[in-house]
Amino acid sequence: MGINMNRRVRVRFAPSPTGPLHIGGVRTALYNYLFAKQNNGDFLLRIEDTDQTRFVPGAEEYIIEAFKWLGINFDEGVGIGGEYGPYRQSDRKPMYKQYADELLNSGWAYYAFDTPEELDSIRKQYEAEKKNFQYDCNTRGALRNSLSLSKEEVEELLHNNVPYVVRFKFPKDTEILINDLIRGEVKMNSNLLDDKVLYKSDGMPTYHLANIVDDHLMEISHVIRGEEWLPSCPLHVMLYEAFGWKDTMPEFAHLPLLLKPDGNGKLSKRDGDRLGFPVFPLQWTDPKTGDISSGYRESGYIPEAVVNILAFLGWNPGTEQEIFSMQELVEAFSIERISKSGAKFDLEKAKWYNHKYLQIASNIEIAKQFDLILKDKQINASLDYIEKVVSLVKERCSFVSDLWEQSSFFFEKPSSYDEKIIQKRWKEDTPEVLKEIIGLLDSVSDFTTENTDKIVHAFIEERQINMGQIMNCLRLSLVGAGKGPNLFDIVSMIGKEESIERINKAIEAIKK
RNA sequence: GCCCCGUUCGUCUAGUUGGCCUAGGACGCAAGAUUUUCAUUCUUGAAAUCAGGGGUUCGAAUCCCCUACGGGGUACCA
Repeated sequence: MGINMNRRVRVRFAPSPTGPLHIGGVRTALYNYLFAKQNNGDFLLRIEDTDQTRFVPGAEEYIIEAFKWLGINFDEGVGIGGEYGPYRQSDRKPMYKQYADELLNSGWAYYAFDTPEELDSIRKQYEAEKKNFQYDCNTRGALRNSLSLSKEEVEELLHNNVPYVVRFKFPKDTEILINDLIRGEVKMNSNLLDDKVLYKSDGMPTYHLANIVDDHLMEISHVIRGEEWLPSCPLHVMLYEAFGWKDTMPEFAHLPLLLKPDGNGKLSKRDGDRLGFPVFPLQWTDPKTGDISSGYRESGYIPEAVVNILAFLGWNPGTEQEIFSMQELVEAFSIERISKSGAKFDLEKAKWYNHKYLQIASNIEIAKQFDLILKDKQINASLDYIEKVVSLVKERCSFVSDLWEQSSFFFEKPSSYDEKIIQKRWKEDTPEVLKEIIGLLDSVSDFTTENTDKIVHAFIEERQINMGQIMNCLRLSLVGAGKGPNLFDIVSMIGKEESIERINKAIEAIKK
């Protein structure tokens, strides 16, 4: 289709460091990464910090750490370096002016001296008349700019250092055609577009100018970004034309948005906290307010699962395979298979994915994470022991954070006994039978799962006791509830002394 | 308001050149099986008149038009 295979594929992820990275941004980065790797191309990280008023300390470091955790690696950019640097737009500040000047000289742009306050009041006036103000070919003649003012006036203003911005001069009656790799042809008429500011009065370019200049200089071949950029894409296309860079203009692909799970609209920070899933890859503490937003990493998600979940929110391979490693995604990914409509985040499916990944994850790695949780609870156990516990209970967990709920009895005695199980299983003669089992266990020297299992089963069969009943009571004594892995795994793990103690304690505590 | 994008089971989606779609899969849900428990796993099931209405066609979820609804944009923010 539109993809020019003769050109080296170079794509970028270009966040602005205004806070933690939104999960939608992570997906955009992931798609860029997959596309680059599939085509043996380069994936770069560029920091778009042209708005100095919105700078948030720590955001850049956060972004780099998040991608590191996810296994989405950059070939070039901030924190890595490369031939096309610097990769932070604030560090590129000196180079933008000449491009603004070039457009000024060629007539594609003009000086505008209207102050923000003036424009504000004009907007309000229009609003009062239920009209919409736009700085465009119809209004620019009546505003204060180098198109409406005389040459002398303009020169004087500039000479007196009156603040100005540089605006793009959209030509009249021009159809602008975008060939979007996801949406196909999108047409827009220049008369409806406004003369966007390219260069601000503080000497910084706006996103529009900076991204075109940088993409060109960095030889970006494909721009894969969110749908919110589609409306300003005609401007970008026109800028390539104005600079005479049309023949190397990147191809565009505008991704559908990530929507909130209930209702409609863009997924926002608040939705996550409200609905119980993270909106950010890593936990984030707002430096100003101290507010904490949860992250996937801290919530016990496995990075490979997050990648898989995100990959499938807006893309699918067209096969019935659901589980994809990063390498498989690189091979299977294609821009043509990205859907056009927004996708809602589904917490249940995310859980299912994480469960799947937890099962294939290495037990020792999970154990290390679980150890942190245990330490938090003042519980010290050997990593070996924790690893064994993980192997026994992880199939009933979706997250590392579920582990405690499913395995606390491996580390401490039950503090209560499930009332329902008592009602259903605890009979009058139960204490008596349990006492016999205590004696039995006490006499066992080989306290392995297999041996204790064999001996207790033999006893129950010999005495013709109701298996379900006594086993459940035994479990209740050891676990405190009707859950958990094989009973004799528990018995052998906690050991003879502890097992006997727990059974005795249960006999005393449970009276019917 | 204006401009742009979108609309298949509750959710993610398959359905690319119109016929094999009595619309497939996954999550979730329900039932059953396995299990001494919980969970896992397995089997089965319910679940979309393809937003609605007009065309085009022998034939449309697939092409065209209109309407509705949803979303995005409309800053000296990205």
